[in-house]
Amino acid sequence: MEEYLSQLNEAQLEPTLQKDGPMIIIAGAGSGKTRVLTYRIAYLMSQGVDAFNILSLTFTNKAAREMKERIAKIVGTSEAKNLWMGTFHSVFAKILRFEGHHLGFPSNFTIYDTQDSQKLMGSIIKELGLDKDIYKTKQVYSRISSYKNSLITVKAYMNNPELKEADAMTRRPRMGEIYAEYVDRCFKAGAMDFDDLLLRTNELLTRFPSVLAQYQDRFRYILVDEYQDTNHSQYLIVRALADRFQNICVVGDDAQSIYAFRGANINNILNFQKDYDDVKLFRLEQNYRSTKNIVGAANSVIEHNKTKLDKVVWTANEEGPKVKIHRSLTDGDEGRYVASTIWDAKMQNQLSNSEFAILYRTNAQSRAMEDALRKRDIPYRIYGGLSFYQRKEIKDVISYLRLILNPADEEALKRVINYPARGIGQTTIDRLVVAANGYKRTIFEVLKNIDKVDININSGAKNKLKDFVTLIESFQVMNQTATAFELAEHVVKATGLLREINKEGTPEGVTRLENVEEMLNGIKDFVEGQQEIADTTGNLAEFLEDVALATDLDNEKGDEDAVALMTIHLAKGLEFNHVFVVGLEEDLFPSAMSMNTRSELEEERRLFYVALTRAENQAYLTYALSRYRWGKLVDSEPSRFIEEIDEQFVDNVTPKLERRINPMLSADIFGDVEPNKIRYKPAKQAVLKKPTKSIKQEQTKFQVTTPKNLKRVSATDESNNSNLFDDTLTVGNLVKHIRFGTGEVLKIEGKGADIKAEISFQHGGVKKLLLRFAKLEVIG
DNA sequence: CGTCGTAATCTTTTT
DNA sequence: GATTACGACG
Repeated sequence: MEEYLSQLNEAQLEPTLQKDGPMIIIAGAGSGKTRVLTYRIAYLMSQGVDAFNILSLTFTNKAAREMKERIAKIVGTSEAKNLWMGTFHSVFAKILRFEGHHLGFPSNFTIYDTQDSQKLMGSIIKELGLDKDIYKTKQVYSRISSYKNSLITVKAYMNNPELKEADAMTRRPRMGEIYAEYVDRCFKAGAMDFDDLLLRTNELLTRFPSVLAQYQDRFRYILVDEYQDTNHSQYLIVRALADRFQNICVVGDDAQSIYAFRGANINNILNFQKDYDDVKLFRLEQNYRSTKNIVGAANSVIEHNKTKLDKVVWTANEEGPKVKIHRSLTDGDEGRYVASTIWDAKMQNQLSNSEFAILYRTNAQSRAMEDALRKRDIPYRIYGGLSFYQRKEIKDVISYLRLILNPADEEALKRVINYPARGIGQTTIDRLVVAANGYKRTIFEVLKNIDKVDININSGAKNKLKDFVTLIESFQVMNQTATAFELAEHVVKATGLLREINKEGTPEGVTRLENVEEMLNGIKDFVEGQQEIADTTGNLAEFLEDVALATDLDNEKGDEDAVALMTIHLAKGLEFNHVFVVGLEEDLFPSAMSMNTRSELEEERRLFYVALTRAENQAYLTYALSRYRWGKLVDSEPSRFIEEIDEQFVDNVTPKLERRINPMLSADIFGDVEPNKIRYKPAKQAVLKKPTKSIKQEQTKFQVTTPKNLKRVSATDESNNSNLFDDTLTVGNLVKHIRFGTGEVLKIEGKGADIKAEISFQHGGVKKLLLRFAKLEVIG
């Protein structure tokens, strides 16, 4: 152990050796936080802590795997095996397999991915007879997802007039019905979506104190990486579990918080010291990754953010080359510049392909890069985007496997009941859904009793349905004895799925056939891999869980030497010798969707900070003057982030271009205006640009619920500017409300996030409004 | 009931 | 530019 600890500097050693009590490590980019986490776990074990009692939550499963391997090298494989390590989602999915029965879920519950959830919501919207142009499935999905991440259950929603009003204001008054039906259908299908894995864990720990006690007792040491990106649901789980022993160590960097869009709450890290007594604070500020020029450039950009902790990231590394900025005419030219630069740099510096990364804001940008790299014969690999398991032919196979394991799985059933075509049409399926809802049974149960139920289906179709049931049941029998691989191999043949794909005879068909083959090989590898580990059996259930929660990063083929292409979000935690950040243009990066509030813009800036700090030696920033978007060539102008970098760190490869003067896009529209005007300024800007943007459905923040057995924490929501607003609204103010018109403020009560105002409106009488939800304009 | 062609909508970011 | 939704036709 000593030998390993000698690899740490003093700042890293201190938190590593801090064994007990709550602690927070504020770790700047490239400061070696993974190393600290790894050695800290090894150290705990060397001090006699049982691996069984350590829970370590990481941001990707890949990170967990790598840490585990490194720990195994220090303490031995058999010891490290008992560590609980993984993402929130995968760790709590495992726990829910054991404990889900308390909540009425089978242990083999299905995990719905985004596609499944959205399809289900789509059909619910249709069943309820709602206008799909108003109730857009994607928006409904993200709305419900945010409720769940804020722990707003259906019941809580129904009891919350503010929320209902917010939805009514966006012309979706029946959101609650959709939400209720969705939850109900998931439950009946024995399915949990991604958010449920956290929400249901919270439900489990709150409703069943004995279960909570069991896991509190088990996880005596808890470590959470990337704490700045935890959402409220995750926050509560950690708090509940750590409550007994308070041996909680969180690591993070507020400057790298980039997941607010999926509910991450930066206040979790900002307020950590208030949550526990005697919190030890450690800072890791020395960057070991990047050159002085890169660190300097990144620091000068992040300076523009107002919401941040005090932290000075510095480096003792060499100066290095300056950050290169390059302008091109089109996105195609941009790609060619990147490809030729990689080519040259490889030759000059003897670098391998895998030392290069191309990072972009949106997945769609990968195409131009791919084309250019392919022309130069530079091997590359795209991460993210449509992952392997999302492809149609793969999802089809998986759906069969899911259905075998959990016949209640409605989405899987609907997907495969007529693929390959068996003459079971849409009308038949619709009638089945109606019947299943009527009988309060699953579709599969209705199918099994198709002769007994009251349903308008002709006998020909009924026979086809019976055949389908027989087919699935034969698979279920086989699953009793066969391995997952044998079963999957049989399924693709027996269902005619292989034949169906073979029939196409197109090049795409060949690719899809190869994909299915690769999938089968994957199952084989998995089964063999699992069989080596004694306490797992390599069965179908484990494989499906792995698939549902695997990210593209997890399927790393270690042996290939290729340039990495990915979104900046996916690049978090990674590092590369040379990094290209492409598409640095207004409306793309920062994204056009993120310029309505300062907090959104600041998140974009943090994203840019993350991108820059991925580079060890050389960073390139590129932009194009026009680019294909939605199939059309669109003019663009350089991103404000380029200007924000201090000149001394920059080398303009192409002559610098002045940004066109556009007051609407000027860098500090959120700057030093009077506080009470802040919330309107962006809205007006949006109205002028595109009227549709003024309706900001996604912006409404939720009242956050805290279980009574936990300490109440400050829920002040910086991102909503409510604190600015609260100070300015006083009794006697005249205000304007979007629905109630003008009114006079009678009373102000409450604190922080719960601050309320009693207002007498000309139309609508006296109302009590939560200020963070009510969109009020002060007019006098 | 199934298939093929056209129309509409789409783009943030992910577990 | 690509995927999906829907309508006409076999």
